[in-house]
Amino acid sequence: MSISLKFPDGAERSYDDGVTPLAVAEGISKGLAKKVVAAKIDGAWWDLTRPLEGGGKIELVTRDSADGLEVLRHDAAHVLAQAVQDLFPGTQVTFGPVTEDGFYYDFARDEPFSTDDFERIEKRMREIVDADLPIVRTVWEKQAAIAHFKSIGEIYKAETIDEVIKPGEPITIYSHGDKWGDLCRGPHLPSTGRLGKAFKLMKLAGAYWRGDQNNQQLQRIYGTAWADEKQLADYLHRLEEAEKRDHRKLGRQMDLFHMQEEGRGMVFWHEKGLTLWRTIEAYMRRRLEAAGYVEVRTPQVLDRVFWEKSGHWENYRANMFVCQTVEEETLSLKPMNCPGHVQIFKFGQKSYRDLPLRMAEFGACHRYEPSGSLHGLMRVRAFTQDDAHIFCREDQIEEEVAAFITLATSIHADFGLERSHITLGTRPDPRAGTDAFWDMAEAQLLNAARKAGVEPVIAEGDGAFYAPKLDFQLKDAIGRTWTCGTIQNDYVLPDRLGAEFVAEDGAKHKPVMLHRAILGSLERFIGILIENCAGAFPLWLAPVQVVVATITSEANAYAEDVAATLRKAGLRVALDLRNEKVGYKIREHSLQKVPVIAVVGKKEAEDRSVAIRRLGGEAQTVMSLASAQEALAAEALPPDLKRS
RNA sequence: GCCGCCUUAGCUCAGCCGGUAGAGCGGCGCAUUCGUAAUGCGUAGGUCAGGUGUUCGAGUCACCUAGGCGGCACCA
Repeated sequence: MSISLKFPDGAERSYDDGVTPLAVAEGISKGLAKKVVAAKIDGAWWDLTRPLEGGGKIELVTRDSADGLEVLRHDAAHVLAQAVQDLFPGTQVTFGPVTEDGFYYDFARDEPFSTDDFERIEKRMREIVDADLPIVRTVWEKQAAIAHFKSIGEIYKAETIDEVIKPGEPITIYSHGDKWGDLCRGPHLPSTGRLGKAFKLMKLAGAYWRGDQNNQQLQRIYGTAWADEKQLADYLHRLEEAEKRDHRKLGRQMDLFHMQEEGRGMVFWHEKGLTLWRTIEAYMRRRLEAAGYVEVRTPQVLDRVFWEKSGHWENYRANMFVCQTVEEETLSLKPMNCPGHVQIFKFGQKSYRDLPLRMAEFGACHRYEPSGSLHGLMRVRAFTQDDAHIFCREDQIEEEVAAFITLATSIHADFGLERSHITLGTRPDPRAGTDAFWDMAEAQLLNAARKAGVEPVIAEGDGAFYAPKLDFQLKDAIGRTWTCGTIQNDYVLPDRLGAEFVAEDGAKHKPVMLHRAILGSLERFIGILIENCAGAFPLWLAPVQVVVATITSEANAYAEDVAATLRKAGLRVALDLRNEKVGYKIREHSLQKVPVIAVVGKKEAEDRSVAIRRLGGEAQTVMSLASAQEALAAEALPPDLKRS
């Protein structure tokens, strides 16, 4: 008997029945046989040493491919688990999947691991690789597998099989040598030696069994694994680079903001950081005004009764900053702006002619976020949303949502953030409203997105509990994605707070409220911007756009003149008259990421020129003060003003 | 909130097996006026996060507390 295999390049060859993918690879080339880690038969994973059970399309997966890395990492997780169990008897294995850059394994053990153990564990892992233990796949019946894992004290594994595997479904166990085995779907390498040694244990963390806070906390060991040592080194280098653009570090170095322990999750904005903030805010005001929004401001603190009416007291109490006055009133800082906006909507009668009413607020909100979730500017307890609520009729929703997508897309692009995709968060559990309501509300957002030329990616169960939502996923300069911008079609809150308008028919109707934000919170957005540009802001955003630096004090008077001239054109200019060498000044302002340094010495003072030097470049361009003023002012214009 | 790690001068960090604290940068002072990423000299600056304990003796060991960091959970 022979089988026929079709290769990705279209070639078709026949082999003896029962041939292994490894033998197929060996038949093609030695190099391939060395690099191959697994196979795919008609798209399904197949172990290298498992005899083929028929022909089909074969793909030999090599260690340097994305699929191949996944196999390596999966094996690394198993080797880690074996090493840990060798060194720490009594430790139970639970679950060890592949992640984006590596893998992790969750262990159950009473004693805590410490990162000091990593060295020993890695050493043991290398020994397992050196031993080149054959990795053997065996097929089990469900009850037998459960009994097996119970007998060796692996209750988590037994539980997983019991609950996850359907009766009758075969179970595969992969073993290293004859001692160690783990329930696994596979595929795995033929032997541990093929893993190589380009792996490293990275960090230790707590993780709940099955991701549920009520379950036992396990110990998770994270690792990374790559095809070769060079890839590993590159990865570690990338991590270092990412660390350099950490907004917390840059925020301190560039004197933008700081935080301190008396105000956890609260930001002290320094002059430069606030300048950045105000530039963004001014830009947003212009964009919103042009898009037909009105701006309002609602109270920071409101009575408990108000939050009871809005439903927040019942549903959101744990996240609210509640305070008590000497007169025994109970009040809360606002965690959201929406109920306040409804009050403005309700003030006086609204007609269908007033709709859609787009009500914006740079709303400062306070939320008591769990201490462990705080993270620099990215997750804070006091933040300002670029919030707005669009009150509209049901038949206006799609048009409004589509217009919002267009607006948000343009704004994100102006900040240099490319969109990866938009997600549609659908009905969660638990939720408010009937299935019919969710069918309709989800369809509205989907249709609106399509109207704007966008096909959303469905994020099952990711909606808010009162409404589905569209979320904008943006990609930054080093490929990370951030959720910035959201819109939700809310039928619940207007109803709950009694918002109404008079329609053409003279009767009162309920408006729909579209909650939406484009940047999210100013704090977080600034954090993202800092990381995206590594602190080197585009000219229009830079807190200090130009530093005028003198070479000699003889040029001081002229330098003051230069600064005044540039400021007159609206530029943010700092003057450096210190008695220091130019090289020193250049270095210092370059490290501060100032985009433009205008150097003036005797020569420039004599002919009223400036020597312009750009951040990151070494070239100097000497030009007249007048033309520098004109060119820089034009260049520093915010993107929306540049277009008009 | 939970798990692990960390906390030494304004910043970045060193400080062995427990013997009473160090560097660079920055600050301040003086000199230097020097043409594109660090001018020289001098000088001040620390309850070693806070607390309790062990010890003849604690930055160093143990425990507690707070904060930070990395995850987990949460994220109307």
